[in-house]
Amino acid sequence: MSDRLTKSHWIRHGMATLARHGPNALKVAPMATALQVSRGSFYWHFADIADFQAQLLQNWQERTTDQVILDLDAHAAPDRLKQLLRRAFVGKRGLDPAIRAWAATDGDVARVVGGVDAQRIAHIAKILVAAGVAPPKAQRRAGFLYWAYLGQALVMDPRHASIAAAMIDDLCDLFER
Amino acid sequence: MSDRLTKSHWIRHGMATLARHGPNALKVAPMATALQVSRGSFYWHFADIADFQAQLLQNWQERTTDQVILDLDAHAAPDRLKQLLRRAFVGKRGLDPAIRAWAATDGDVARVVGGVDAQRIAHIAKILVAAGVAPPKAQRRAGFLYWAYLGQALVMDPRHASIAAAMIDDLCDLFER
DNA sequence: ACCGGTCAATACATAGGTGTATGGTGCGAC
DNA sequence: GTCGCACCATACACCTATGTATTGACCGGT
Repeated sequence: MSDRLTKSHWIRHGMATLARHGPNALKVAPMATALQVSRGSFYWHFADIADFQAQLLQNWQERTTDQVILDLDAHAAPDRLKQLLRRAFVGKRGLDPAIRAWAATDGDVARVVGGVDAQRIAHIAKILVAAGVAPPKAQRRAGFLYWAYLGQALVMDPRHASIAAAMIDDLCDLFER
Repeated sequence: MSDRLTKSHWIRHGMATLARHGPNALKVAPMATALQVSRGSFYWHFADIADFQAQLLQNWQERTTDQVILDLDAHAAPDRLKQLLRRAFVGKRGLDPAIRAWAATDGDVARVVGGVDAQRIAHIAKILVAAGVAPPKAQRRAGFLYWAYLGQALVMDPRHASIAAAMIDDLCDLFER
């Protein structure tokens, strides 16, 4: 019971290939050879490719929503927006680009991603409201800020893919007024 | 010489399928049946799939850069940013989501898209500078505005995919100061 | 010791996609 | 008219991917 694979091995490797090579690389045979296993292992743990993709997507959804909740409770009131923007705009992009490219051609993925979008936007809006912005205006500005987060994650030119730390402070002043 | 296809027929239909079904639908056989032609026609006009995709991409690049130049000369000085944001945030998304999903898994596409990104950002920065913003600050803000444009084009939740016209004016005031 | 359940390798069958070779059709040039 | 070229259909070989069925190895409980 040492070198046998479990379901979570497959899921983890699926996440890695998704992040590195995009959703088109979620094929059984290449992943099996990468894991030094034959395809028989895959079809033991999963019914078919759709099953695997569904579990992968659910795993991502759970982790990202948990992440949002953690962020929500992480910091005290005053500079929560600044902290959130820092984490959003300086960290690595991670899975978001690949997931979104996946959602562009798969309706089920698009629905799940839409739910995550709504949750994140509501989160930002709550922070803005707590900072004193009027609720309807906060809602619109939260959407705008989230667009910028997504766009930054997906911009292709590396010259424009990062942001100066100083600008985050400017943005906070701009959007919290 | 009436019902024969030309190269541009294939390109146009490639653009349509790219916009509607994503880059994964750029297969020879389905497009041929959709055009009521056999695959022999495709391989007459194009060497292979890579050739077709390259021409498709080049066509998109030329059209979008032409579009930028047209926008640049379209309006007089004072409210150029407002006009640009209106056109960017209310119009249809068109090809941008599909192209970007394509670029996520194809390096050549990513390079071309990166060039288009840089050109568009430079365009926005030029407008901001003309409106009185200091050049380095204008550069950063142009990048941020472009992120928001991209993000809005790619957000999945339709509730947050549109923007109130009033907010565009707010954004202009915010970013031109 | 053996037995059952868990996990994996192998060997098919099938489907879809690519690219090539070859032949066929129609139209304009001469 | 017939010749040649542009355009397309068909048939073939090949590859990759999926999914199933069968068999086999390994480990824990009894």
